[in-house]
Amino acid sequence: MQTLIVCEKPDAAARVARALDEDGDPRRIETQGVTVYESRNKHETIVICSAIGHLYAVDSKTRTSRRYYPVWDFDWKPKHLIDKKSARLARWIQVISSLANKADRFINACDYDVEGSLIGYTILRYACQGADSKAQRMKFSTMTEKELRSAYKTLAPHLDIQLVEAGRTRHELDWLYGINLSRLLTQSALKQNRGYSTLSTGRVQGPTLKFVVDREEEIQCFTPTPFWTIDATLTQNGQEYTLEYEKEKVSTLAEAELVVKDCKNSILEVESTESRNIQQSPPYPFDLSSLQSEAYRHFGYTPSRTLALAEKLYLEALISYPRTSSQKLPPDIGYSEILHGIANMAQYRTLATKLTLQNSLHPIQGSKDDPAHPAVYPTGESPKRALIQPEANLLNLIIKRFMSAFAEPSLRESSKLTLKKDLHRFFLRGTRLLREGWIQFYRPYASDESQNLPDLKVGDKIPITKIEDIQKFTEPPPRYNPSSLLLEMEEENIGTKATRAEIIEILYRRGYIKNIRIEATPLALKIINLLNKHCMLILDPAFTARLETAMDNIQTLQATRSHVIAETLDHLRPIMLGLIAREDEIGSQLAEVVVSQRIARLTFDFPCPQCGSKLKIIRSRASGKRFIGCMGYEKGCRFTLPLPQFGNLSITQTNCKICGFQLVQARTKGRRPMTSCARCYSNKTRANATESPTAAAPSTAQQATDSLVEATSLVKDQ
DNA sequence: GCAAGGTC
Repeated sequence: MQTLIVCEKPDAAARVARALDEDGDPRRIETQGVTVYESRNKHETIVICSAIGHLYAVDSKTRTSRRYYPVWDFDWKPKHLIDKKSARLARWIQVISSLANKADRFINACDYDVEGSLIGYTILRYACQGADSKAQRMKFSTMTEKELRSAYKTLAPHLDIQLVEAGRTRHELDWLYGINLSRLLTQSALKQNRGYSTLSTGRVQGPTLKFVVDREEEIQCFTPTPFWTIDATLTQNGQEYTLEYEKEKVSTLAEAELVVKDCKNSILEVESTESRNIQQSPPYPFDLSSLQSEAYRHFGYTPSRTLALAEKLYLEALISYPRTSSQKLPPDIGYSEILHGIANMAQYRTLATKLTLQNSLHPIQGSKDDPAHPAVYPTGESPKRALIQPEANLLNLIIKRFMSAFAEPSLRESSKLTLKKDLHRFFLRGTRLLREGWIQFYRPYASDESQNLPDLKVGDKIPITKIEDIQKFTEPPPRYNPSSLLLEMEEENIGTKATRAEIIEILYRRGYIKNIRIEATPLALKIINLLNKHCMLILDPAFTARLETAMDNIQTLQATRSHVIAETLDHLRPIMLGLIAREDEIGSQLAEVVVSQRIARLTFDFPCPQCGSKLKIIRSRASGKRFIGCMGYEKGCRFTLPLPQFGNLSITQTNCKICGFQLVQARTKGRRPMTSCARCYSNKTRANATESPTAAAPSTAQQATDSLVEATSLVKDQ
């Protein structure tokens, strides 16, 4: 009897193997770069293998061309046959298949959720010769040794087929909407014969983009209305205090002027004083999204950058698994051991030691949980190499958040003085920290500002030092940034912790949104407008909620996958037919915006130094090389500048420190973007007169490298 | 060069 256990990821396989091995030391076997484990106990040897997420995915059944639509026939296929980036998954399937040949008992030990059930199911069905029908299910909610052992002892006799069905439905439905609508958008524009541009939408992209477009429209439609504020101060013992007028905003100038007239050069009387103590608990341990928003707040890192950095720290064993939605720190992670580890790092010694000396360690816990992982915490290990600044920043944030979880609440006294002059009232607010508590551990990420109050008691009289009215204007709602957009997605419950940041990146890549303070582009307005007319559902955040209800119904046997897919087709088919009937019109509308946006993207704001016309990026038809040319060419201007010949070019909004010209960024896959100044570079190479300007590559001249480095350092950390 | 969801 040979048992094969399938886990969702290598990390989980290692933990399961350790828990099920009698000595906690399973044999590690590597085949074709794939690691599997053998755990032994008195009765048996168990083989534990791992997926790396989904190894199978939905694809069109027969057609292979991505140009074709609509597509209604789909099938599950190995991922490596669907997309090139998954090529290495072929080895995983091979290794698992050959292990399956030797096994006669199969267990799905993927995360106990819809996706985990499905990942295990597809592997057992397609890579293990139909073992899904006889496989057992191992269920656990945390990966502690104790729970894993007990889950292994109490295996469910069958796979949780309802969860599998719910998962399949989600994948298939998302595929049907996403592939069909995206192909239609892309291909209808392409058929207008004006160059290729990938356009896409889907159940998550649609509503996310609509948030931005709605906000954009609110901003465009916004008309500022005036209001007035009262700016007043008083002085005691040489210190100036800012008074708060009872109305934060005054809506007319007449009223504002009256307040000033009534109170100017007058004496205020203290009417009342109140003060109360506020206890503030430490912040919850980090789940991924709170880590992402905190890192954005303090360091300006986008959510996807934070995830990439955290992933790196995780792979170097400095922090726990970051893709978690848990805000809980279970005891078995070993609080004391971690804190001792942290205390070994010089900069945390004093703080961490304070915690290790406490009688007991009880971290604060948030309400969010995750079936497979605890909150993000430091392992207590010291970095084995010098971390780059962003890594060090993130690790520091995680370590401090972890330490503060064990600390006492802080205690703050908050006071308010009310002063009056006739019918007018003014407030003075003060605050001071009575007990630091967790704040000392979380500095500088927690604010501990104090605000003193003057020494006054009820009945005291004090002259107003200065009072004036100031006109202000209401402001439009703020733009989203990648972090606040991610929070909005989370609030609306669309996407998942692991995909939200990625989907925002896709919106940037498609040319739908731009800048850190996110603006919707004309292309986004056009796409939303079209979808709003033809397929409102794909823009509706409630679509996800409806899908989830359907999935719940499948799990409770009140609905079936085939029923939900049939409904999907009933809705989507006529929509696709309607869109196809008008695809020329739709395509030409899209192509027009795509083209004008492309032109805008290739045009510099910086004018031609010779004739003042606009400069733009041009690709030579003869040589295929690209360069900067002048729009005044027809009028006889021959000004040009050279460009790097490799990578995706974009014109940045950053100007060269030396000459003020707009910097150009070249992105090459898998490499750090190179930003350079075409003008300084050109001046220098021409002075050296070595090569033809258009063929120059950035590394050929030392001077060019110098200006490149300088330019790069300007934008490196954005 | 398409979705969204796992994971590296």
